[in-house]
Amino acid sequence: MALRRKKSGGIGRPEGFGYPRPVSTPGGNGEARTGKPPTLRDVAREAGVHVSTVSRVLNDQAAAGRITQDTDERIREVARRLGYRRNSIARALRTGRTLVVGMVVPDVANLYQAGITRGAGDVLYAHGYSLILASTDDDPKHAESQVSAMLGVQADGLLYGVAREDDAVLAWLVDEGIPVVLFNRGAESREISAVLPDDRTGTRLAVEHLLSLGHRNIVHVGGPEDVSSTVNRLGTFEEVLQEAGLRGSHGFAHRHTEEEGYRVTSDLLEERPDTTAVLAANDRLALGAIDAIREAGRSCPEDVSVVGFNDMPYGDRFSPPLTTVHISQNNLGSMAAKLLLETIADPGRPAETHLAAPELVVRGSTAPAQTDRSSL
Amino acid sequence: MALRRKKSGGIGRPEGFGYPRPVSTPGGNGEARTGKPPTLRDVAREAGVHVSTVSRVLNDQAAAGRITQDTDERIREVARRLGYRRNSIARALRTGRTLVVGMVVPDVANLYQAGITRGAGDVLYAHGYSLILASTDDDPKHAESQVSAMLGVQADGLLYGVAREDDAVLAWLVDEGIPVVLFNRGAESREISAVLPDDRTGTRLAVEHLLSLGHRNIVHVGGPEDVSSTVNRLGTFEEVLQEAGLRGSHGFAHRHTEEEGYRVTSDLLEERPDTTAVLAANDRLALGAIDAIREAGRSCPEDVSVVGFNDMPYGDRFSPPLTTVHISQNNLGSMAAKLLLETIADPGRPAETHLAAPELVVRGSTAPAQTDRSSL
DNA sequence: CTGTTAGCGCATTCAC
DNA sequence: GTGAATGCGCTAACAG
Repeated sequence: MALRRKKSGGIGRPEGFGYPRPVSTPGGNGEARTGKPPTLRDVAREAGVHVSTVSRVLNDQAAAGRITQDTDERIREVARRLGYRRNSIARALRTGRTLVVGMVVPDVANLYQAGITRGAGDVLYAHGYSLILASTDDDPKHAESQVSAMLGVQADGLLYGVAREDDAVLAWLVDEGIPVVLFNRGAESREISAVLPDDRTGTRLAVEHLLSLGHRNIVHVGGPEDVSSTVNRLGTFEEVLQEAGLRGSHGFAHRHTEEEGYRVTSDLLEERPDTTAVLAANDRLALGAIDAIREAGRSCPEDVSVVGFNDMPYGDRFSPPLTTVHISQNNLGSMAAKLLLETIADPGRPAETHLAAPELVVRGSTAPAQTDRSSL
Repeated sequence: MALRRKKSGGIGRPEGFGYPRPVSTPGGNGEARTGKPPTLRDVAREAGVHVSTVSRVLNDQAAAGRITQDTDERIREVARRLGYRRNSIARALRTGRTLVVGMVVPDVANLYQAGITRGAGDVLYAHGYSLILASTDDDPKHAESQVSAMLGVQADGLLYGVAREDDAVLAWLVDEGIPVVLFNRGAESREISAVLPDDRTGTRLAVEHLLSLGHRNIVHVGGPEDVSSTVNRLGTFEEVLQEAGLRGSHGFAHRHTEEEGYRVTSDLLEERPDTTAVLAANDRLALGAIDAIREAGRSCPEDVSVVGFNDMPYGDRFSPPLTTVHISQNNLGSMAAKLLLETIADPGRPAETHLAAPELVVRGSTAPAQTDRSSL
């Protein structure tokens, strides 16, 4: 480990601490309020009223003119003085609602995802919800256990960002009847609300940009085959090319990583040496594509142009700056959160799909096609 | 909004949905198992035993030879068949432990933080804990409400990544007696466990690197003044320079953003036009510094070198690739999580501080100092 | 307007 | 080895 211990205090048990022992109240640190957090009962006793009255006051039901001004104030004062904080566990058990929402992403550490998380988190927080986050490494196995854990904590709903075409976990969730909103990736086959990038429009923008630069030999680096955006982006890629009387090759990455982008692009470049442009299904794949181009002894954008998708943070600082299709991550996340909140409030509402509008951002990784090399 | 509605299904209430109405069981979708998740009692009835027996079995207390092999198997079978899942809310209410940990970061969407979050999340998850995440925008006001929310859900412990020198929220947490582990930023004044980057060693590495390149006029772009790493990094910066018989200027950014890095660097460059190198307290500030250098009509690294800190993801792809001090985010996060778990298990244990070892990563943003311009 | 009552689902002490 | 009883802290009828 690249970690050094400063003030050591016992190495701590070697591994996996079993069941932690009961949280004993430190020492006889007695005195005033330390010992145990105050409960409704404590407040009630102190204020000389019944527990339920306190509950009502603290839940602002006093607004309905149901509580004496005086009682109300006294209770609030006592609560404040005692440092009362509602135990949401108890409340959740009673009401059946936890005000917790789970969010499942492929990787928390992924930049693009992080923006979505932020957008969703802000909205949820503003509505009094907490956000439980889990990474699955885009592995369905992990997804299942993570989701299971979220159901375990009785999350009121889930934001699911790892949908696949035949997603067993998703099927299960729907089956359980728990509110779910998909983001980023859809599941055409199911009636579930989703907030997705407008893959078709975005891809069209990108391909047309390449065409307008004179590119005729374009290849596409797709993502995993059973992900909705992969299908949509590839479909549109071929469609637009066809409209222009062209045909392009493509390959699929197993994961949305630079390594995979590199691998697929390398193969594609070998197979079609006349390639002058590559459209990647996402920015990380695009980065890998640029690596592959260089590795092949060519340069980007002089020899071959590259377009990404998503507009991940710092894309403008890369070398070359990445031409890509921008999707507002923050918006996507907050929309998904709002939709989920609405679904939780009204489980019966019909599924809705929102598409986040794409925007082409032209930067340095694309340039006019070179005069055909082979004809020289 | 850059969002379009596809299948619209009612715009949904304009804003803030008050208290969602009770989750009514959809329709008479009755039939078998849909309606309500099975409880211990359901399993007990179905298996013809008492609730407590089921509880014991499902908590593996059978291991102690306290349950008949037969009963054990039967119960497990029934539980599986009914799709029983433990209600952790109820369990938490009973045991006083939620198996939930809160994590407070300045910004979820920050790359460096994201890696830490990932490391922590993995460890926590492996130990059966869930992670609640909150962004504070590095604003103490937000921190308070976020932390309050976390205490509300009765988190068993907190990973606190926004500590300031006089941190009221932190003081409050300690007061409450809730297990806390700081990460990234420490609070010297308190006896709290922490996992921090080794600021001193890291800064020394960076400054010595610049000195070895022949730089003599070095400035430092520090972070917010009341953050431990700012203090440590600045202190070491001055110390190392002094050892070399030099003195450097510095400025403080209000936040760790590119904009602030730009602002501070611009000021510094104006004040000390002979500057040939800048040491930034973190990578984002470094990025801003590079912007400022260009804006001033100079170039990096030719005219002035820049060193960052943290080694954020993709730093190697920037233009120029960033020379920086690497800190393993993943390790830092997982160490913090482990420490917290240990603290939760044994609240009495003495505070420990772990320092994550830094490593200088030399890339393209630093170069040998030019011959002194003024002497030409 | 406020007090009483009754659990939410589970873990745990005590009997047998 | 298993059942019975109790209560975690809270909200939600229902009385008064």
